[in-house]
Amino acid sequence: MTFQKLHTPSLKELFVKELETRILSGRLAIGEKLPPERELASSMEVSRAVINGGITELAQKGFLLIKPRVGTFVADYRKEGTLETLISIMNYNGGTLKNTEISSILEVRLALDSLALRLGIPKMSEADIAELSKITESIRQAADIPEACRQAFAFQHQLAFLSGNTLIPLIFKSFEVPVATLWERFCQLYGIPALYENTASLLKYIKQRDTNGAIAFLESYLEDTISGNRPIYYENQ
Amino acid sequence: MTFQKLHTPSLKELFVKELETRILSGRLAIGEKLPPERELASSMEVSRAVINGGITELAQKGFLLIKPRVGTFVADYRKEGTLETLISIMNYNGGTLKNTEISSILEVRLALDSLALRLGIPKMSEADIAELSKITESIRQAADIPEACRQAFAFQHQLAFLSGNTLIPLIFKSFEVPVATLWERFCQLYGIPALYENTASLLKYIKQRDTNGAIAFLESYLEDTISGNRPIYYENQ
DNA sequence: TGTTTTTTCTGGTTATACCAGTTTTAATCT
DNA sequence: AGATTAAAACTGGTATAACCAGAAAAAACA
Repeated sequence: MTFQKLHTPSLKELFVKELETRILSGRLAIGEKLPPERELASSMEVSRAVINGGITELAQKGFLLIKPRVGTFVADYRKEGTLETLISIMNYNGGTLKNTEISSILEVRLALDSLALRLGIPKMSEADIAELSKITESIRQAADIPEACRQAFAFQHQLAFLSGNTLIPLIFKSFEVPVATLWERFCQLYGIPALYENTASLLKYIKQRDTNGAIAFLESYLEDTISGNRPIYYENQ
Repeated sequence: MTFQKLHTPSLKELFVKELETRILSGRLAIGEKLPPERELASSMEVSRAVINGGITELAQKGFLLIKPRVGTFVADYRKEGTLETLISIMNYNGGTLKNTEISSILEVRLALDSLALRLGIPKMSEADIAELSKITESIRQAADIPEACRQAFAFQHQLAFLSGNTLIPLIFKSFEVPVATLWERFCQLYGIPALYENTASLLKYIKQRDTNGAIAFLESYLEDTISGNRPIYYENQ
């Protein structure tokens, strides 16, 4: 069991979390006007700078709408929300994802990974493939689950990068946190070797420049994961 | 011709833009350490609050990495970047997109819209379709190009929402700005009626519950747009 | 030379004050 | 009394100065 460094939250982080909780739980209704910064600062006993910074951050995340010299209002995060919002929602639920969200992530991942494979496989150089092999090996040698998940993400990110499509890596990066959570769950259920095996299988298809095979493999593998079945590829070891 | 309200940039916005420009142009190299906040504040003749707020915002965008009590460093936005970063890059290029980015957006849009159609068409209610029809009509009646693009985005967003996949609408929302830019370009080239015709055609397939037809239409339509050909559907009016 | 202590530097936070639009209230005029 | 106008209150944006505590570098010490 590994432990990561304890992180003392800053006042701003505490404030942001407090407001996120209130908004996501509905205690702060959508459209409602927040108390003025000065009032929040005095009642929560922090400086106005903390409140101002926190409100700015929450506005960026799509939770608040700042109207200068008028007031700050709770935004409709269901309509204005971005991927940042998803991460906040996840944190609100104690770092867990609901089944609908798990399915959603896997569906999107399948669609985008397929696209990355279709675009990338024909144009990959031997050096590119060697890089992917190196990352795959890192998964096998990972000391703990978080490290293995980091490497699995690196593989996916590199694959997205090699597609030549400039958007796919950005999208994956945008929801790195939820995806990493999924992989941690996967590893806790099936172990790191299963994660390695799946990645290695995919790499095999890539090496053979077998685009359709790679996509078909990804489909069956992810669909098994969606439906909750144990991936069969683990037994092939 | 419509004019929108002039917006006086705040000092923080000016600072953020200045640093984004320096980073994207390469004048601030990746990994480089920024001067301390106090120094930046005095040399740029603004308060430390402006610098602190701007740096926080840039860190959220993936341009900077703040190490408390150590310093602030230029992050590798090509690896750490999110969709927020893309918007900044676009603004840096004067609101335009390079051809590679246009292709990237259309490819991703095709992949995700196809997924949304495949998931959504079987489960849509008549009320859902009526809502889509209403938005389509709004495109036709739009007074100017920005309004038409807003409605086109609303159509896509609603379609993503109706898929039942909770992630797709968030992704689209995340890169609303670049996509809107693309549509503006489309409308300037082919006019609002072409945008309406395309949307109406897609809606027709949806009404007929013809998933494969809808996807096939989307493919040909977007691929024509990728390759730069004039969409043929305009002539079908 | 290697360790310990001290100093310096850094972002985080506090406190107070002023600015300039916005909104509300009060005063003024018809 | 009702409409118009002027003053006041309110709000987020910004400026300034100061202190805190952790990290890094320098100095002192063994």
